[in-house]
Amino acid sequence: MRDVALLAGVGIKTVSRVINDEPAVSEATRRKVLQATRQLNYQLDMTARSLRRAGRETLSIGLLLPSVANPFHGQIHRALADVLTVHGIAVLAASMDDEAKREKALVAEFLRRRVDGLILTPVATSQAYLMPAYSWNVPMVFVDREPIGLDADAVVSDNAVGAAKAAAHLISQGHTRLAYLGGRTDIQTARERRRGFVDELGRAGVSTATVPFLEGLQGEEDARAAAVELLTGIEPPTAIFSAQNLVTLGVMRALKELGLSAVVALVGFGDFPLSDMTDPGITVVAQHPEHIGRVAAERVLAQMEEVRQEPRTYIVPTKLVARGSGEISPHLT
Amino acid sequence: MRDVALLAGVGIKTVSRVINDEPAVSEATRRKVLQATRQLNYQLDMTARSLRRAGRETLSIGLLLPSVANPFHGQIHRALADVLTVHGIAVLAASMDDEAKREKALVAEFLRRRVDGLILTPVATSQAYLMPAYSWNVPMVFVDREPIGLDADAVVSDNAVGAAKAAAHLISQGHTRLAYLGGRTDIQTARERRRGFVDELGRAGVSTATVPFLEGLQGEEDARAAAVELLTGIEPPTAIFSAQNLVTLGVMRALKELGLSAVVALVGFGDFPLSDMTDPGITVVAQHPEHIGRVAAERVLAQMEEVRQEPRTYIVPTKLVARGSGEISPHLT
DNA sequence: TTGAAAGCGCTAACAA
DNA sequence: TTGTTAGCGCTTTCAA
Repeated sequence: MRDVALLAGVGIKTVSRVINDEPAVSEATRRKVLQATRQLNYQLDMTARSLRRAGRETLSIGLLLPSVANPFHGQIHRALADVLTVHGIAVLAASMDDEAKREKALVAEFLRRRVDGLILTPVATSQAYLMPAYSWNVPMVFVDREPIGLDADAVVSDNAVGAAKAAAHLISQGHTRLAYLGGRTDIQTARERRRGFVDELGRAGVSTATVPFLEGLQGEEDARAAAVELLTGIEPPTAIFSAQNLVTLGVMRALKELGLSAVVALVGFGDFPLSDMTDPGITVVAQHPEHIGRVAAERVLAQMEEVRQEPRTYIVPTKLVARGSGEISPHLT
Repeated sequence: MRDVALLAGVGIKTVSRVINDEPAVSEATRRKVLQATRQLNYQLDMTARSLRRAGRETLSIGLLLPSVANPFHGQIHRALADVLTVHGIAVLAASMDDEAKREKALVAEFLRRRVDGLILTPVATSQAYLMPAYSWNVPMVFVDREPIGLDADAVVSDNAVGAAKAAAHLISQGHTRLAYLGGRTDIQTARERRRGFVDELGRAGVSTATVPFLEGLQGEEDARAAAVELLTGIEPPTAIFSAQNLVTLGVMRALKELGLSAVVALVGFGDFPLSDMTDPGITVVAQHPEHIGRVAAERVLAQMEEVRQEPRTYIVPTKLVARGSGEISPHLT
C-alpha cells in the first residue's frame, strides 16, 4: 500500500480511501491510485485490515460439521456459504466426526482466528465451554442439534414431528408390529426422533411394549447386521422405522439380502440421493438442509448487526415423501 | 497479551515465548504466565501473529470446488482437510458452480486473505491469471482438472484410462453398438474421458462412425431426456457409457422408465452412493476422491516447505467396479 | 533468562 | 480533498 502511494504520488491514507470506496476523494486522484494498484498488482491485505478496523471483523465465520464429506451437511454448508458470500464473508469449514474433543479443539481454533461468527453442529454433552465466547458477544448459531447448557440460537429439523409422521404413516397402513432402529442415543436429534415416534404410537393406541428399539447402531454395517437378526428372529416386525440415514442404508441391505424388500415396510428419517431409484423406492421423512443452512446464515448475520436478541430455536419442517417402501401392507405371518 | 504480561508480572515478550513454546524460559516464569493466561481466558490472536511473523503464514489454505454440496468434492475436501488439520492449517472452502467468473473472484478473495496455499478445481479456460501469485511462490495444486496456461502441480483421476476400461469392458461383452453420453465439453476431464473411450474403440477395431456422441448434457433431467430419445430412436445402442455422474443418473432414469434396465448395458464414470442397491447394480469406473485429496494436501505442504520443484501431474488410478449393469449382453434387435 | 523498542499493513482520529 | 500520526496484537531484533 505504501508502494502504491509512492507510485501514485499521494499519501497512504488516500490509497486506503480509494481501496475502501470512501467518499471525499477527487476523481483524478482516484484514477491515479487505481492505475497504480493495477501496475503493482496490489491486493489489499485482509489480515492487516482486520487488525486495525473498528469492529475488528475478519469477515470470516467458522463452520463445524460432523463431516464435510456427508452430503446432508454438505448441503447445509453450501446454503449458508451462498448467503454469506454475498456479504463478503468466507467460511472456515472443519469436520469433527461427532467427537466432543475435536469439537472443542476446532472451536478454540476458530476463536484464535477471530472469526466473526460460529455455526456449529454440537456433539459434546455440553456447550457450556462456549460461555466465554458467548459473553464476548461472538455470534453463534447451532445447526441440526440444539446446544446444551447454553442458551443460543439454533436451527433444527422438526425431528419429533417428522418421526411421528413416519409412525402415523406406517400405522395408517395397518401396521402394528413396528420396529425402531436408530444410531447414537447421545445425540439430541436421535432422542427427539425417538420421542416423536413413541408419542405417536401412544396417540394411535399402539402398545410400545412389544416394539423392539434397536439403538446405538454404529454405521451401515452394524445396522444391517442388527436388521438381519431382527428380521430372522421370532415375531419379526412388519414395518421398520429407521431414525438415521446410515441405519436406513443398512436396513435396506438387510431387506434386500433376505428378499424382504417388497414385504417389510420401511420409512427412513432423512432423504438421500437415489432413494427413488431402488425397488421399491424408499419412503422417507425428508429434511431441508438448504433451508437449515440459509436460516443459520441469516441468524449469524443478524447477530452481527443487532444487539443480541432473546435466543430462539428455529424449527425447519420435515416432509414425508412416499416412494413405495412405506406403503407396503402388513404381511400375514 | 499485554494484560497477561501485566498480571504475570513479566515482559510481553516472555508471554510470547511461553505461548509459542520457545526455549529459554525458566519453569517458574512459565508457570506464572500459563496461570495468567488461564485466569484471563487468553487466546492467541492468529491474525495479529501472522502479520508480524517471519514467513507471514496465516496457517490457512483456500479450497475452491465446484460445490461443497457435491459428495465427490466433499470427499476430496475431507481428505485434504484431515491432512492439513494435523499441521494446524485451516481450510477456507468456496463453491464456484463451474463458473469461470466466480473462480477468479474467489481466488482473488483467497489471496487477499493471504492464504498459505491454494487447492483449486479450475474451470476457466485459462489459469494464466494466477501467474502473479505463482511467481509470488504461493503454493498451489490443482485437483480433478489440470490447469491451462500455467504449469503447476495437479492431482487428477486417470480419466482416459478409466474411460478406456469402460469401453473395453462393454466390448468384451460383445457390444458393438455403443453410445457415449457426456456433460460439458469445455471441461478437461470430459475431453480426456472421451479421448480414452474413442481410443479404446479404435484399438478394438470398433468403428466410431455409428457411435452416437451425445455431449453437453446439462444435468440429470437433460441426460434423461436425451437417453430416452436415443433409446426410442432407430438402431438404439445395446450399451451406454456415461461419462459423468449426473448423466449416469439421468440414463438410469431413462432405462427404468422404458423398462430397459436389464436390457441395455450401462457403465458410468464416477461412483455414487447406492450404486449397488439398484436393480441391476450400476457398473462404474470408480474414482478415489480421498486419494486425490490426500495427495493434493501433501503437495501443498511440500511446496510450503521446499523450494519449488518441477511441476508434476499426479495421476490417481481408477477402478472398474462390476455390479451388473455393465455385464448385460447385447440383446437381439 | 529476560525485556524494550521497532514494525508487520492497515485504518481511526485528527489536522491541514 | 488530502496527509500525518498513532496503534491494532503480535514477533523480531537486539541489548541487558
